[in-house]
Amino acid sequence: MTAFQELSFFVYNHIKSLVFYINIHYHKHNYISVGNYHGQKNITFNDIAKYTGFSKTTVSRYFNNPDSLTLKNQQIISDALDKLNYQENKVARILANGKTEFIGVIIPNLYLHYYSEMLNQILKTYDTYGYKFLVFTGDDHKSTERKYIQELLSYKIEGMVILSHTIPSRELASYNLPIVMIEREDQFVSSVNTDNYMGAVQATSLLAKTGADILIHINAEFSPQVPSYGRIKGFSDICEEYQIPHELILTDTGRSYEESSLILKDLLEIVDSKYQGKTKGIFLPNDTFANIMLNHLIQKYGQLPDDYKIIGFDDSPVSMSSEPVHKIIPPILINRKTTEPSH
Amino acid sequence: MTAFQELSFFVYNHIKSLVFYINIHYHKHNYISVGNYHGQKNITFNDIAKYTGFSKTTVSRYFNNPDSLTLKNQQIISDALDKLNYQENKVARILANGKTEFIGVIIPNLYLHYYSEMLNQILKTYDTYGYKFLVFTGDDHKSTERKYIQELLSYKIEGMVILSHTIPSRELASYNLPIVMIEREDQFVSSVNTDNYMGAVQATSLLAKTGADILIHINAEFSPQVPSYGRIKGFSDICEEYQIPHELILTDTGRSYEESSLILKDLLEIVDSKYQGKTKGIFLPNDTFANIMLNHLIQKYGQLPDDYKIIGFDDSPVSMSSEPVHKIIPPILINRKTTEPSH
DNA sequence: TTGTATGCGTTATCAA
DNA sequence: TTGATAACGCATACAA
Repeated sequence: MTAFQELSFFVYNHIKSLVFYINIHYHKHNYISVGNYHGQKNITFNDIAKYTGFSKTTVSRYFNNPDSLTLKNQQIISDALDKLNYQENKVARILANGKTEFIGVIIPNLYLHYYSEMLNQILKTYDTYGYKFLVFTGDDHKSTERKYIQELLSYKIEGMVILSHTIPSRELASYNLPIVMIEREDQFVSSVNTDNYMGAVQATSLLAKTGADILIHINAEFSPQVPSYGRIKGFSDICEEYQIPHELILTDTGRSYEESSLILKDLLEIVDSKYQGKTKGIFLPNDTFANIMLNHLIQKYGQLPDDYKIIGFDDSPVSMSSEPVHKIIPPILINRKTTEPSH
Repeated sequence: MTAFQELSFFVYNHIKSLVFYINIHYHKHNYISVGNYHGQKNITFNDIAKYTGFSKTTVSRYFNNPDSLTLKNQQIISDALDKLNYQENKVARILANGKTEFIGVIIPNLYLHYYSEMLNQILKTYDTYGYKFLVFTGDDHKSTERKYIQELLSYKIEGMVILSHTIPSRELASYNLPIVMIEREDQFVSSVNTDNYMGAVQATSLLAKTGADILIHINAEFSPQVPSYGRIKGFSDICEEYQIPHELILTDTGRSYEESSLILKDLLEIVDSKYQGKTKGIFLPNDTFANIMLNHLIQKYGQLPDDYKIIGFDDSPVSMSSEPVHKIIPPILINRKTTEPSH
């Protein structure tokens, strides 16, 4: 076990004890009221109302429509809130007005830099729009991801962002919630994608220009509906059009950094011995993988050998900026479904 | 703008339109009731009760204490739930029983692989413990992170996991919530850390053994209370003990991959010209940075030059596995505060 | 500008 | 084993 795995392990376990702690000290002692942690009475609008002599309604208005109060009364309530140390309770507010401000996110993993950066972008929108995100990392199993969705629905989310593959868009659309898919099969929902085909065409052309004798594209298998399929097709089309010797390696690419790294290492060995003496141009499906492949090459040869040309995709920041690893800048495609949920 | 930034931009914007969509079609048409999206009436326990002839209480019991119902009646209710397509509402449940099953997370960023992997570990605990995580990426400003915490508290979270630096542990402890800090100042709360000092000792010793003429440690400035300070101290102590020429570069290390990359590039130039002809051993504060530095070196020299020895830290999977970048395996330290919130 | 009464959907209490 | 009723904390329609 590496130190990192060990630390992860302890983090996992510490959250486990956090959870036990919560269960024992928070729930079991009959501190029932929401937020009423170890007996500190929750201050509610009722308390503020009693304290100030106003009604609950007026206190509520202080928050939702302050202009309807006189400045003086606003001050009185404001002071009371401070004095009694009022803590707002959005759970009660949700139940009353229906606005959870929750958006659900299902993302396959966080080890591919592409995904963690996307999640970063998603979370960042909070500062502008105030929506909170309930995030689940998918595990590629339909049944568990359906469970995640049920859980999300039970929290009355107002929309979903899906970066996971497993659930077909038709099913997602049936939930009648606003949905955005990112780089996924998107027949029945809105989506934002890069133009995978054009990107692959660029990548393949670039590799060809480096004078590689054989072009290789490594990727997972995708159905033609998935945008990522465009990468495979773009590669094949260009190779065939210009009659470039090529090989398509479609295989399981792993579910963790370690797995992917091992798989790519094996593939490198195969390619290395199969195409000895030839200049090999390898088109990896993302920049994390390009980076891994580069690491393997450096580890094996002490430096990047001349007979290898590597190219990634996403252009995510983690990608190598060294010459042999080119940047691909595919166009962005927006697909906004106008079919709003039926009434 | 790179393609990746462009895609990020569009993701950001699409979420923006998702939000507008929600606002227009969900809220403005007076679909007030929680989950009552475009007029589909929400099925509640009341409906199930009426349909089956039982009371709400019995329906509730079907979920929380099914054994108290006869098998036959369980079946009747189960059928009714199916038939009416009941959707559970955890918001109402929270208000009634106080258990949100929410844990708040504040994490500085997701571009350092260290953080995204930690978040991954945190999210993974859902399958075992069922806690949902409300995640905020910190921005290094006390005031905004305090706002995040207020928001979290208003959702009645049951605990917090903090990976951010800004808020002192004394303040966090004052919220009287179960809290876990990861690699942060932890005087008043529980935490899990690696032994930064021992790790730095290992790293420095390894670098020294490679025969480097000058050892360099690049890091941000930390106060001695922060665990990360141990890395700086460990480096200095070893260098001084064995009288190894060394330089400590403490500087702002950036808030994004691009920023960090530029900063490290500049530092490389400085080091490169300052120590020409000498073998330079560089100890970077994490593996992402080690990776970046390696990229810069390869970009500059076409390969990794012999007079550079690079070492990272965390041992996160993204680290280079090539020889010059060694792995550091620091011990893990657990700090479990037994001071439970006072009654 | 403020108050009264009711509802949101569930769980808890007490009684039957 | 089941039911009636009162919370939970806030928002809103309507009245004043």
